[in-house]
Amino acid sequence: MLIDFNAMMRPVCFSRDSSGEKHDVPGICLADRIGRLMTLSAEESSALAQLEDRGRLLRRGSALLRLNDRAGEMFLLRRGTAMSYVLLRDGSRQILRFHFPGDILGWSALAFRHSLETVVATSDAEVAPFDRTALIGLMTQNPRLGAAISALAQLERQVMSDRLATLGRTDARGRVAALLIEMRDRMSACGMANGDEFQLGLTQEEMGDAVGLTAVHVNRMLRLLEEEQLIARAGSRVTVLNHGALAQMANYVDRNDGVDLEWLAPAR
Amino acid sequence: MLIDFNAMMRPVCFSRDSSGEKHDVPGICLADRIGRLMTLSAEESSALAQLEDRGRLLRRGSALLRLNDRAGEMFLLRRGTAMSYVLLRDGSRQILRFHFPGDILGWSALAFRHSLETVVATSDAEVAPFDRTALIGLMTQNPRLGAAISALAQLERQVMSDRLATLGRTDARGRVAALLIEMRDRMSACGMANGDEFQLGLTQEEMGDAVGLTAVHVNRMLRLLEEEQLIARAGSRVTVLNHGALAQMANYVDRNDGVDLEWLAPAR
DNA sequence: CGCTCACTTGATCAGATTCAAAACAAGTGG
DNA sequence: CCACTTGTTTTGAATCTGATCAAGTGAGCG
Repeated sequence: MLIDFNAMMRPVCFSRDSSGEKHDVPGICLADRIGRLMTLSAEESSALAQLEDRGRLLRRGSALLRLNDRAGEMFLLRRGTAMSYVLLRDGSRQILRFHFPGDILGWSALAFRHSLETVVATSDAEVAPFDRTALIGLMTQNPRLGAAISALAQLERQVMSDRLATLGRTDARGRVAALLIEMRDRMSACGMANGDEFQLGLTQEEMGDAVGLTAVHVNRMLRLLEEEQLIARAGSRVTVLNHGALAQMANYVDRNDGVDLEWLAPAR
Repeated sequence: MLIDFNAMMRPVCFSRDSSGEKHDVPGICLADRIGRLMTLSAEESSALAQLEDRGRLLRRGSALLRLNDRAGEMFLLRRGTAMSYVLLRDGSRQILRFHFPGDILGWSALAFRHSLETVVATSDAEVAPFDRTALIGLMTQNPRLGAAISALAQLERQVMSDRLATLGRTDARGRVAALLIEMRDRMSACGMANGDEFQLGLTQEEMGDAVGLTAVHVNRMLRLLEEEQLIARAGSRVTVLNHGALAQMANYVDRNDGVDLEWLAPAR
């Protein structure tokens, strides 16, 4: 996709935070996310909760962070989905990562003066903003959490490594397959999938920008996978019919069962 | 490149550690590396030095970490170069990262039971091995260093993000150009380049495995760049003649001047 | 000297892009 | 409720980039 740089200048639109609102999907907090990886003490949970004292609602398409924003602000994604991308000089876009509830947004600017990526919500979403100094403070106060959060960042990095291998060494069909499996697995992990069926909240153009293909070719590959009975599509919902075959052609490896934080000191 | 899985079974060859040996190039320690980013107190420097009490020499081609090794061992690369790669199911290889003196190797296994990558020395090298628990211990004892090390990991991640964008959205010529500039800049940063001239210690096959091309096509792109007077080659040494044009076609952005760790609390 | 490994070059082929146009869906305002 | 707009998906045809296959060159080494 080619980007119109003028469009980047329009103001960021945030929905107003209406704290009394009710939601059908409960938000996920950072303690939930980390708690899935290791046992947390009560103090640790409450320390994590302090990062999330504020909340903010976003509409689909609104930006949380933009290229060259002053670095410092970070977010915990509590509900909904988001993505990070960069714009290249020639105007093309590369989507780097998709974010799901429990993910920390804004990591990438940790060591820089300005943000190097743009992060936008790909659905209506709820985030908890905090400052990076608060995060570092937390990690300082509570080193075991610090290690856990570092490990969390490492998991994110692994997703990127895998995508790198996909882009470098897999053909178009395999890349689309890889994207579908990744999305299913990650949605499944946070309760957003219904078995093998899920709502892939992406346009084909976005899919292409994630895996390095044109939207036209993504379309062809989707219909090919459908024709081969590996997936089924109904509107914007996708069902994975043959996980094994998809994983094979995508060179996909599920990383979740290899995760291990047990070696960190046990909770006191 | 297609990998022969049998060949993976041959034993790892480590050179013997001869601690009395002399080297023309001085090793770089972690304190040097971090010290370039922020001011370190004497205590911090000595804490970092403790990670490196042991040293080990490696010959070109020997493996430091291999896929599925039990996770835990990490290394500081003090002298020489290395690379990390993954092997896909179909036997193809994707090189994920190149390592230079001052880099920490083995980050990727931080959150996993087993290593997900293979790390190999691409030249004779010297490393300091340590255990990940020692690293976490250090970060716990010395939170400011912990933040710095996290930031360092973030810098590495940025290199991968950039490569991802290169693979997804740049043509073959641009990818080769990107690789050359990246190598020059990183070598330059650790004193391994002579101005715009440097020894690219990679075969064309390795270059291809890094940027998702065949060795044959890498060759053609190199000669094209040479013909266009953007680079010059003499044996295995490369000279960048037109940095601007290369950066343009590679969509390259130098990240170094954006690095900022000043926001971390100052040294006590 | 003969081996191996990396590099080089040409010819052919397949996969992905590009360009163009049409079908479709959802939303807007009259 | 319909006409209109906008954005997404679908399909076809032509083109081009990079892969594949094959063969030859050259340097270093036992």
